Amino acid sequence: MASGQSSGTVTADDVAELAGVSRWTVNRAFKKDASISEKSRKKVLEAAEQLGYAPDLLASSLASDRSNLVSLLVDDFSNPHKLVMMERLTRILRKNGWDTLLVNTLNEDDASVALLNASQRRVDAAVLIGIKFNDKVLASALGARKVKKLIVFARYSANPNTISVCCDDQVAMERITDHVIEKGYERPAFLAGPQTLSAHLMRKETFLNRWKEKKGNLPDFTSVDVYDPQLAYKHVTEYLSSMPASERPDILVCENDALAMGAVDAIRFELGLRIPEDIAVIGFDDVPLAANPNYMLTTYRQPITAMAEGLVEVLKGDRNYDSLSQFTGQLVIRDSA
Amino acid sequence: MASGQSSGTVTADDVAELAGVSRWTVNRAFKKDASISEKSRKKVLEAAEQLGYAPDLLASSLASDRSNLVSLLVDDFSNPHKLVMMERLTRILRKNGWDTLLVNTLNEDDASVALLNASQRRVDAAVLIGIKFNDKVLASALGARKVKKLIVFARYSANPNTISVCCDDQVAMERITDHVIEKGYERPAFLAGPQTLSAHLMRKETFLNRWKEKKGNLPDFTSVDVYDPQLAYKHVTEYLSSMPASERPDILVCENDALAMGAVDAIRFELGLRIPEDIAVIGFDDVPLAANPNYMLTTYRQPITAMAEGLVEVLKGDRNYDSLSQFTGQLVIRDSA
DNA sequence: GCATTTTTTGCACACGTGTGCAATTCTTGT
DNA sequence: ACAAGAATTGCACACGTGTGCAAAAAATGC
Repeated sequence: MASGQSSGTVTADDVAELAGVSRWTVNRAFKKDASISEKSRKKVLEAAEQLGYAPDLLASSLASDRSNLVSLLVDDFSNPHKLVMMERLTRILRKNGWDTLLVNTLNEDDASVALLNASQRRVDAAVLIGIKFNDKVLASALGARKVKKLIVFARYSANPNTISVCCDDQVAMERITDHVIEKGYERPAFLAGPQTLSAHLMRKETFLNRWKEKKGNLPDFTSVDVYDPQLAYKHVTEYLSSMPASERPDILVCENDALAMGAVDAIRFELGLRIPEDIAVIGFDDVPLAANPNYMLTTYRQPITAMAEGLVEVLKGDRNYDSLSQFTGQLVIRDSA
Repeated sequence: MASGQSSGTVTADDVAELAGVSRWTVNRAFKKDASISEKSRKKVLEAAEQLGYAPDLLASSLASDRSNLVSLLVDDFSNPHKLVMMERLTRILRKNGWDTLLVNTLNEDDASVALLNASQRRVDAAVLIGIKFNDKVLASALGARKVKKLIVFARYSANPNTISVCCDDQVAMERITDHVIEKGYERPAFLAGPQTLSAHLMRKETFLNRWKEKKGNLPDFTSVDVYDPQLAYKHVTEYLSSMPASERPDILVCENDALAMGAVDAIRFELGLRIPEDIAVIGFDDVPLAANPNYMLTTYRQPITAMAEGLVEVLKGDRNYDSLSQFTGQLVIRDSA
């Protein structure tokens, strides 16, 4: 009964001894397409089962320089859409052999610390699904500290060292604009998020330009400092109260659902108006709550699953894709617009 | 200009050479309370800065058998409360030197795979904030595959091998019961989650018992199969429609906010009743949306931050705490009850 | 200035696996 | 039965750091 090793951990050597093969054969039995005979593999797996052996991923990562680890930097936990992304990303990454390191970068300087940490853990890539990161941080990440790949998910990034996996905002906003026009709205306004993000101006610009092109005039717009429903609520209340009723927009086109839902609440509870009869609202993302009877938000759904699978392709590939920003989503039409 | 190494990674040896000390002195410079002279530390840090060196956590973990890694198993991404927990846990863990591995265990068998994986990565602990894990999985985790510590967060677990960090459900539900009584409600019903979880019966039992003790009769109760607002919506609709209006409860006490919000929507949109005049609703968790004007949910807020810090204490401690389930939250009274 | 204590430094060995190549075994055709 | 080719196996070396102990250097007391 007494086996060789007394220490707590079972290593490949222990299994090798029991199976009567060399340590390297044991390793091969656990490797996907290694050259090993069916007979030895079976012997090894039985011995491993008996000892409760599983390869040590730490040692494996160290030796092979592949950690099968991705760090996911998130700086915005107030947007429930992030929860959807996390669910999808973790599931699909794991299905393809990657684990996910979740890093909270709520504080400004956390991002660089996180990227440093990511490199110390030798992650295969850092994926950003946040909003506050700026180009300076990204640049420094690829400078002294080397993160193998830097991927911006669900958002376009112009940074050349960065790979962005996102849907085509241009196509999306054109679809939205056309819907607004089809429905016969006449005085739209655009509700944007923080304007410091060069990356994210595209939705606003596309909407304004498309509208101008089709209808001749340039819609009004206003922007909230943070993608937070609570702040959007206040902001929209002030925005709409600051103008005579006759000049109010008949539809608010919002940069995302978080803003849109704040807007919906403000319109109902502060302005006392009906949606969509008095003011319509249209969002972007299709968060789960968009389908809630309180909102019934018309919105644009990004193909998160397909995008996550695209991300995996990028991880697998050796070359740096320069663009994976051509995903197309679909407009989900509900009651709000 | 040409330094010794041409390979991509900078190791402690490179820094040692440049600083004119041994590799071990370099290591000490990066270790918290290592015995090293201020002079050498400075020399080393300068050399490190110059070369862009940072200790390799993979190698460190392997050698020291401490990964500073915690895996967080989540099997319920439809409850926004999880987002709050993740934010708090990742932030506080990182502040104390731990990184978080986010593992999606939506599929039943993912949990054991995840725990195996956790042990392969030598995590210092596995933290469960899910709901579906059962005692069988937990037991197997501590059997063949050894995870150093198994912690159940924000939920009580009777499993002896498990450490649970949660608030005192007994105290909480008594507080809620007393509030319901104070407000003069007469015919409460309890809306519970999945009844397969031995761990979570406590809230329901406590409420029923406390009520019986004070008022003499035993309230009705019903349970939803999943903690999902959508399912709760359907379930509550059926539940309330199945009885004559005169026998309807005047308040629904819910096991958590996810259920409560489904209930609120059902009462309003399907039954056409007012809250709290016709039926009041009370939740548990205080998710961000509870404060939304559509809900204004009376609910019980768990002290997540304090609990996360308690979790850190458990991680730091060598001995296994047998209980850390005495946290006390507070009742947040809004309009719904 | 010397002996003693304290601080600082260096080192052999360990952690558990991957890689490329060479040695071995197995297969196949004649 | 034997040679040539294919499949399988074994091995030296590498990955970058932690640990405990012994040697060296510095600080202290008289």
